[in-house]
Amino acid sequence: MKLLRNALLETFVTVADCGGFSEAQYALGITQSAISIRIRDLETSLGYRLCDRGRGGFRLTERGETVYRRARSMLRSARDFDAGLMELRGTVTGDLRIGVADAVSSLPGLNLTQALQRFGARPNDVQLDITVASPAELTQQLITGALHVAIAPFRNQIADLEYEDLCQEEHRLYCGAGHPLFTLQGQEAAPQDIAQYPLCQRSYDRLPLAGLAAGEPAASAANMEALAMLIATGQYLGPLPAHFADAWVRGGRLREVNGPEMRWVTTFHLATRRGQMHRRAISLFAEDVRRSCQTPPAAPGPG
Amino acid sequence: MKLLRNALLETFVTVADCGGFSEAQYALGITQSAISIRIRDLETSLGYRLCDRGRGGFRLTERGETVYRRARSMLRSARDFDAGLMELRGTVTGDLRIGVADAVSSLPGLNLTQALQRFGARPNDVQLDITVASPAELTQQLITGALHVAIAPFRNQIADLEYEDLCQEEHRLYCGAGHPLFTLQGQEAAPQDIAQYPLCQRSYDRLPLAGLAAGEPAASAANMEALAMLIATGQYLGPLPAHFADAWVRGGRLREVNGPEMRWVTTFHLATRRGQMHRRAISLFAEDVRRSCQTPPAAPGPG
DNA sequence: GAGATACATGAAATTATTTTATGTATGGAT
DNA sequence: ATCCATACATAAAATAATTTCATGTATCTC
Repeated sequence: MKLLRNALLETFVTVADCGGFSEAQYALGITQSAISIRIRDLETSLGYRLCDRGRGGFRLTERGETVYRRARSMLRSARDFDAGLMELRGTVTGDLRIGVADAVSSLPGLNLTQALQRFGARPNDVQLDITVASPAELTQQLITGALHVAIAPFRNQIADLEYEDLCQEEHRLYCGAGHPLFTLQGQEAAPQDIAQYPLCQRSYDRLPLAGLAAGEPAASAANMEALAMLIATGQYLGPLPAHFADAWVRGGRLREVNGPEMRWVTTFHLATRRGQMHRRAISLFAEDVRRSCQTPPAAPGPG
Repeated sequence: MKLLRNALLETFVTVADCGGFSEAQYALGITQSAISIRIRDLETSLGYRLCDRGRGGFRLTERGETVYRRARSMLRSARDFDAGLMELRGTVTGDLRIGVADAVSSLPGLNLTQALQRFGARPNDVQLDITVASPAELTQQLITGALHVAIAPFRNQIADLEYEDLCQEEHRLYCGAGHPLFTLQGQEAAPQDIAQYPLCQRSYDRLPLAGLAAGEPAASAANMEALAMLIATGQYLGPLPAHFADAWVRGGRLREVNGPEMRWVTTFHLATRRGQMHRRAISLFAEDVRRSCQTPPAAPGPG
C-alpha cells in the first residue's frame, strides 16, 4: 500500500540508484518513455535539472545529488508512516531495518538468530533488512531513520536515542603464531613485558586497555575478522571478543595472552530512536531480542 | 507545487478540520462526491474506518484520531520538504511558522515588527504563520516540526534545539490601585514587609523571585495581560516585564514596588531545531531577527 | 558511416479522478 | 406519522492524468 506515494520522487530515486532510465524501467516496472516523462515533469516543476543523461552517460547534477538524498530520506519516512497506519489495523507490516555490530552472531548471551526466528514466527508481513556497521555509523543511521533498531556496544550514548542493556561481551588479549609470547606454555607474561609489544585494535570502538600502553595502536582494522587476521600474523597483540576468538584458538592460529589478568568487558545495547517504539514491529522485535538474551553471570567463569 | 502530494491524506485532514464532508468541499475545491469517494478509498486501503458520519453528525473514530495526528504531521513534513527543494532553485518559498512568547511585541531590544518587515521586504514567496504560546509549548512544537523558529525566554534548554541569545527582559514588581503599598509615595517598603503580601505569577515560566517568598503564588495567569489584570485588582503583588507594565503605570493602574531592589532579568532566545537551518527561509528570518535586536546595556538604567 | 545505445516525443490507449444526477438514511418540525 | 432538510453514498458520464507504442534524435564505438 502507498498512501504517501509520489511517483515522481520514487522514479527519480530509482533512476539514480539504477544509473539511468533504461535500467530503471525494469526496477520500476514501467517503460522508459514513462520514466523520461516523469523525470521531465519533476524537473519542470522544480525548475532545475536533476541529472545529465544521454548516450554520454548518466550523472546527477549537484542539485540532483541534494534532491536525491532528501528524497530518499523522505520516501523512507513515507514508508514508515504507511507502515504505522497499517499497524493500526492490527497487522504488523512495513519494513524493519536492523543494524548490528560486527561479529554479533556468535555473541554468547544473545542469540540473535533465535530472536530473528521468533520474530519471523509471529504473524507478520514485515520486510527485514539487516546491515552491519560500526557503533558510530549505527548511531548516525538511527538518528536519520535509516535504521529502526541497532544492537552494538554503544560507548557514547546520545540523548536522542534510547538504550537498553542486553548482555556483556568479554574481550581477551591474543597473539598469533610466530609471536614471541605464542610459545609460552601455560606461563604468564609480565604486564610490563606485554606493554612493549605493538598492539592492534579496532579502528572504532577502542577498548580502554587498562594495564597496557594507551598510545596509538600500531595497526587497526575496521572489522573483527580483519583484526583477527592482523593478530594472527604474529606481529601484534590485540584484544578480541572471547566468543569470536575461540574458533581461532582451537584452530591453533591464536593464543590467549595472560589469562584472567587481561580481560575486559563491554556491554551490548539495543538502541532505538526515542518515541519510535510506536511502530509495533519495532517493539515486537525488541521483545524477541530481550527474550533471546540471557544476562551472563556477573563473574565470568573460565572459557 | 506539490511533490509529495497525497490527495487522500489531505482530504482526510481537511475533512477532520472542517468537521464534515459538506463543509470540506469548499476548503478543498472539489465536490462532496469526490470527498466521499476519497475517504472511502482511504478507508478501504487502510482496512479500517476513520470517521463516523451522516446526518447524526461527524466524529473521528479512535484510529481516525491517530491517523489524523500523524497525517497532519506528515503533510507538514511534506510541505517543508517541497519548500526545501524549491529553495534549491534560488527562490525562497514554503511556509515559515514562527512562535513567540506573550507580549514580545513591546520588548525593548528586540523589534520583531521590524524583523518581520525586513523579512517581508526580501524577494520571497513565503507564507508566514505566527502563533503565541508558552515557552514549554513552543519547545514542544519546535520538536515536532509544527514550528520552525520560536522566540521566548527558554529557561530549560534541550539538546534537540539550538538556542541563540537575543536580548534581556527586565521584570519589576508591581501592585495595583487599592493595594496597601500603592499609596507609598516615593518611599520604599521593607523587603520583609513585601514578603507578607500574596503574590501572583505566570503559570508557566515562574521567575526565581529572589528575596520574596518562594512558595506557591496565591494566583496565577497564563497570559501577560491577564496577569496584569490580576495585579491591578489590588489584591496581589506580581512581577511584570517593565516594558509591558509601563503603559499600565502611566495609566495609573499599576505602581512599581521598591524600585531597583526588586528587579529581575530574563534572557530571550531564538530557538530552532538542530539542522533545520537548511531551510533558507529560516536562516534568513533568523538573520533579520538578529539585525533587529540590539543587546541592551548590561546594567539596566532606570525606566 | 553503420550499428548500437540512451533518451525524447507525439499520438493513441489506458487508467484514474471528478462531476452530475440521483439515492438512502436520519433528525427535526408539524 | 409525514414531510422536509441535511449529510453522505453511488452509478454513470465526463474529464484528466498517465502510460504505452512507435518512432525520432543524438552520441558513442567500431
